[in-house]
Amino acid sequence: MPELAKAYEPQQVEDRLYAKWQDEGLFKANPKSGRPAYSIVMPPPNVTGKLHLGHVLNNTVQDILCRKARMEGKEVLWLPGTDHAGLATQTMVEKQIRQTEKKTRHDFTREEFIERVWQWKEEFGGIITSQLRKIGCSCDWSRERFTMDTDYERAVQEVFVKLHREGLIYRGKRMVNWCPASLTAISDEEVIPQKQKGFLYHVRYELVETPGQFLEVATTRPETIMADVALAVKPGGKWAHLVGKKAWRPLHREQIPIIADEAVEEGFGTGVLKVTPAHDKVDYEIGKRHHLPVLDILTPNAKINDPGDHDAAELHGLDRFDARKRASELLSERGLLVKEESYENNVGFSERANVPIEPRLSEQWFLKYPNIPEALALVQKGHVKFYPEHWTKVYEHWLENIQDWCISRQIWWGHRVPVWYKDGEKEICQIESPGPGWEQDPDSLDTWFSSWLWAYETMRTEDGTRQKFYPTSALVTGPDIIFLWVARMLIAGLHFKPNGTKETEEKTLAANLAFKDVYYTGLIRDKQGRKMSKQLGNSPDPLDLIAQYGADGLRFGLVRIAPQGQDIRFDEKQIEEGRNFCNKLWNICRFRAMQGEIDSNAEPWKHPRTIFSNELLDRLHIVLQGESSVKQALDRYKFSEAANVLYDFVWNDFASRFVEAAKSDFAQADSPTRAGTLATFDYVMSHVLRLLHPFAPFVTEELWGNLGFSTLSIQAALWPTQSPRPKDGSSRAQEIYTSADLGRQLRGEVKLPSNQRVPFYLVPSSLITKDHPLTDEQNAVLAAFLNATTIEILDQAPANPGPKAFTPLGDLYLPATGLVDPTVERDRLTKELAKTEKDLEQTRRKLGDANMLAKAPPAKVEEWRALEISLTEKEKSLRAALEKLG
RNA sequence: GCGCGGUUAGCUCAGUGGUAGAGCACUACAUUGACACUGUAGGGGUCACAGGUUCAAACCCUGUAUCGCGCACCA
Repeated sequence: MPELAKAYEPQQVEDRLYAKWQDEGLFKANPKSGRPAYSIVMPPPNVTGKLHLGHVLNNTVQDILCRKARMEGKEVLWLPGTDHAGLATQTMVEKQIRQTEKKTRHDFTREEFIERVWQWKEEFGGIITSQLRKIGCSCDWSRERFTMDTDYERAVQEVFVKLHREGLIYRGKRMVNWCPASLTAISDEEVIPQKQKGFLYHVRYELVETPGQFLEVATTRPETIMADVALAVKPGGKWAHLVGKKAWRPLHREQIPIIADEAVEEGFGTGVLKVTPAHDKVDYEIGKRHHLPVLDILTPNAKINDPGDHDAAELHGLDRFDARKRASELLSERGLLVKEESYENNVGFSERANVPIEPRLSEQWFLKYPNIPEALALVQKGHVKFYPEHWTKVYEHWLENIQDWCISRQIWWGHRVPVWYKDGEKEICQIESPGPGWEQDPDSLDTWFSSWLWAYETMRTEDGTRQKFYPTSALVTGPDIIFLWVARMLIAGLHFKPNGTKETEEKTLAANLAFKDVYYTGLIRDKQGRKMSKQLGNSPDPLDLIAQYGADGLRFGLVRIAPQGQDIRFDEKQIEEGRNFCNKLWNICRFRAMQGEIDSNAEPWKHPRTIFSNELLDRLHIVLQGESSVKQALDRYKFSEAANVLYDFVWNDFASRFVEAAKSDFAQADSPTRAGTLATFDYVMSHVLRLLHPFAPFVTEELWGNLGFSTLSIQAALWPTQSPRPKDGSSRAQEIYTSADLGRQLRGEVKLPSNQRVPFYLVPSSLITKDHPLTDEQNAVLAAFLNATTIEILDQAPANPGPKAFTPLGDLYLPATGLVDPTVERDRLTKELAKTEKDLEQTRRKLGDANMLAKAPPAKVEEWRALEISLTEKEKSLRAALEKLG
């Protein structure tokens, strides 16, 4: 057996083991396998992305699920890949070209530019997947997919053609969210509302029929006044008498009608609304209702486009925000600005470019979502389960208020819209060019229009992968993409039925669910609770953390603080704890290795055992099968709970108690229980390593091999689900542990230095019957825990008793003389007496309440009675001791 | 405005009706043959607030405050 290093050194282990796993093909999924399938598709990270803590958490959770499933004997497919991230990638490559060659995308042909993006992807696109390997992800890299793979691209276009044929995809001129920085439309889901400080400008519009009279309008956007085509007031409201009259538009002066429309709220602003159909969604609707013209005065990059010789001509060509300022100055100069009021409102920002979006009328492709009622029913009927469950409300709300999806983007990098035009009128939707003279639509598709096929399109192979592994078992993702991805993947499964139709509706559904369980991770925030972002620089690089604490430390630390459905406040201390835990585990095993060969098939049941072995086996049973077992926790996707159960078991039950007790046994070569203790040690260690493997794959694999449990990977070992409970009870072990705690407290309270070894005296309580006195072995263990020279068993209290602890075993005394300062001792006793009296009072109050006695369960009442007796006894004894001290 | 989630020790958080918990941080002691990435002990809490249900409430109900998130509105 190789000698283990004094501390676990992850750097020596991780890369070597990962390479070995890869070489042995342990992560490869075999669709021909007879084992039950378990599958997860990885939410594809952005190909331009770099690993951040969110990825670490998300992928660690997936890895836990997959490694556990493998150990349960399932055939596991964890399918990795990356997303072409149309706009983000295009922007990044454009930036690079601008910096290195001082060129823009328009200096290239579309084909040339796309070629450059591919070059970039070949060079840098593998960064994030190599980083995922560093954290130990057990995905099947031989099946890695990219949303721009040839097959995948074709599938996306096929889907477009199909939906077009079904009339669900259509082209239309509509108000869309326009990003003036990226020069493309984006979907509603990619618009992030943000609070903006600005002004509400109160502007006077002169009435045409009654010069000198004005109508006051409040607006946040005076730069769009030139596009006003009407003023609207509330029907039947206080301005109703003006309906049908006209007002002078104050910039680019012209007459515009005054109309009445229900959209106007009298309580807001001045109760008069300027109607600018080209630049506001509500106004556009009003315009349609009243057959008003649409005057567009903004260029695609949001500069004023209102040329010609008019009174606001100087605004032409200005950026929208400069124009806003200048417009207000112009109005002010003309005496038409009543006031500028400070104002905060919500403005939609483009998620990608982080600039305010412009509502803009443009020709775009839209998808009318199919299968909405079915998608709702999926979740409501429990075919798909969300963890935590409360996200179902969000899902339902979105589906119930769903709008058509704007799927076209004015970008080059992505899946091109498979529609062809000729002579400006003929239009054909098909993948290949219909022939000479036909031109393809220049738009590309929203990246999410490709990712919504991810769950099954990635499994399109000849070898039966999809039949074996689709529907997938679980999806692990963030709640921020419930709409963008989760809901749409479910809809895609429902509509395209990738696994075909079966004889019944129920079976068709079951075969075509994208996934059965969805686990939403929390968002990782910094110590102050802020979102992590590049701008703030508050996001630690996971690779730095791995270098410092090891991948297992990072994984375990993160999972342990990530309760289901809660955001996580990240603190590096927590990763340190993860590392420390790995080291603890390492050292337990190291200690065991020092005691001789390990029996990989140890059966503690065959040997005589100490009560301490039994106690540990009992605790293991609870960890495996109890109400708060690892299994219970993982079945409910409570990863942090499972990690904490293991943490507690390993650190406290195993290391602090069992190992310490075992030392007494190992100290004597001819101990009758030595073999049993070793077997218990090996047996529990084997279980612990296996249980921890999904959480901390490297250290467990390394120990598994080094200790000689098997020459095979620990991943080939069985996931433990049960372990018998020792028949002979272990209450004595608990009594000793508790007594040891109390005795140590006593030592602390009288300020004995922890290295000072002293004798103790024990007067066993009557409950420790004469039939079960403390054995020599038990005595030795207790003495070791207490750092006692001896524990002398007495029939009655010593004539001159020292400080005393009340323990389950009886009264435990320190020697009376020499050790303790009487003042310190008096303080200690007084304090303990006060606490005892308080507890006693509380208990007596309960027992004195007839109502309570009558209605509480008898078992509880018994507990209280027993408590009262022992507290009374303790109180009496404390008083006596105090009296003696004088 | 609607919905969701939170408010428990200095910090991060467990805790689904029966004497308030863990880790970290802090303090003291300890370098004893697994581990200083350690061990032992200690101090530290009106469980946000107010009502209600109950024999009994951190926990269940109602309301309030406050923080965060989402949706809608956004002249």
